[in-house]
Amino acid sequence: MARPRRPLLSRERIVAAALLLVDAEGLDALSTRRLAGELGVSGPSLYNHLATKEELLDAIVDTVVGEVDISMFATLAAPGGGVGWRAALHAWAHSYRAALAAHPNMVPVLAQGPGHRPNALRLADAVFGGLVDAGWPRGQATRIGALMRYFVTGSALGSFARGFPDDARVYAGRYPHLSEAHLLADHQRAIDDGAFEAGLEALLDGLELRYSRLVGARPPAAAPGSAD
Amino acid sequence: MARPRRPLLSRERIVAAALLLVDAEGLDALSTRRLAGELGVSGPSLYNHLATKEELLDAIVDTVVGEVDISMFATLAAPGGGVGWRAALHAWAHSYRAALAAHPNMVPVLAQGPGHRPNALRLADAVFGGLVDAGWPRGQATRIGALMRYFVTGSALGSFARGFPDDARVYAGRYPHLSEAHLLADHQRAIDDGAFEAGLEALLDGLELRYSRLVGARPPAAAPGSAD
DNA sequence: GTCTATAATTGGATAGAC
DNA sequence: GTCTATCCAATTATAGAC
Repeated sequence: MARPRRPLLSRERIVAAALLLVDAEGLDALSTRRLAGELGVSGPSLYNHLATKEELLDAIVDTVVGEVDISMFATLAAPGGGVGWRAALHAWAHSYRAALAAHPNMVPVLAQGPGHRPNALRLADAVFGGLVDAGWPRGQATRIGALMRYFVTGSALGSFARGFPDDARVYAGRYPHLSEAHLLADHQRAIDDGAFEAGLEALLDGLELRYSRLVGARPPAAAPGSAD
Repeated sequence: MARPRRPLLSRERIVAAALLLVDAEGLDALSTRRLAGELGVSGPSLYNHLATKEELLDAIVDTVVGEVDISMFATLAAPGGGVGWRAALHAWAHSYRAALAAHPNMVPVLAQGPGHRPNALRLADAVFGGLVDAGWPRGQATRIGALMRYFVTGSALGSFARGFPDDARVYAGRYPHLSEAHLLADHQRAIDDGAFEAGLEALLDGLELRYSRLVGARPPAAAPGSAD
């Protein structure tokens, strides 16, 4: 085949296909040949659109980060928005986790930090700026950004429930407290979602305690939660 | 070289060398040929001690997990040990993070769950058992195990501070709130350690709030913390 | 802007000598 | 229990035709 009338490829098509491939088969399955195959072209054609494989990886990562909603941090400076930081962090954490959990194989790459990727830097800028606007000292705002990333990336890296074999014989005798661990996999979604939400609420409660000390207010009356 | 008088290799030597290699150059650098080179033998010799590469990887992972101290969960059932769960989780989290942060390239593998690895299953058994002994309902104990893993693995996956380019020009103009982000890398240890400790304390405060509601006690008076 | 052909490595694993 | 030799498949990337 010679030069087609219209390009068969584009950066966007390539990145989208690469993300699909990584999601389906892992980072190691992302080779130029394999990706080209999925796109119906031959290997070297990709090099007309991307200089190196690393550039491709960067593009995929930043696409994922671009799916995270950061709009909630824009309004925290407004008067009376002083309590908004908690709701903003909560909503952001859920959006962040949803974006990452949709592409778990990308998390180890993404968790290395923003590097020079625009969407990742925009995200960091919005979070830090929002927290400072809300009254957090800069040092604490940095820490909150970091600890939130720790929690969210950790939760998206791998399912807790799916990590346990569903064969009861694995646990019998040897691990007395795990006698029902073989059932975890059957409730993966509920357990992972529940653990994330429980951890997020605990984390935010802890931060709110610090915030109330910071501004010299009474600690908030914690909302009653459901026992389990 | 024929059969040596004494074996040149052993499972332990191989695993130790493999861990060194992964720590120094990443998971992709771990090939049978390369590893054999480090050990001063030729490639196929490894197969006298390990059936497959996957078996090797499993052994490395469980070695790392085996470095985590879980002894603090053994005594939580004792009368009056009812408040010990917080201290136990705190000490465990620090030990857990130290073990993982020493081998960050292994974290994505390890975060997939215990699988059939003995040390990982022992760890899960100890944590869950300890929390139940301390009075947590089983469902909540599961969630706490999960959310702690999220936080610790996330914190060990990659440095927050090192993720930001140290070139101030990256941020100039485009990311107004990150005008000092180029300094983060210079204080990597302090920032990452500080964020981990802050997050851990917030998390434990939040859990203690829930625990106090659970047992019908007054919420704990939070210890005064240092502002920043 | 895609193709074919190919360079130059590298990968995991096996067979059989000693 | 280690060696050499070998298999077969895969990798990133380039050169040059069309």
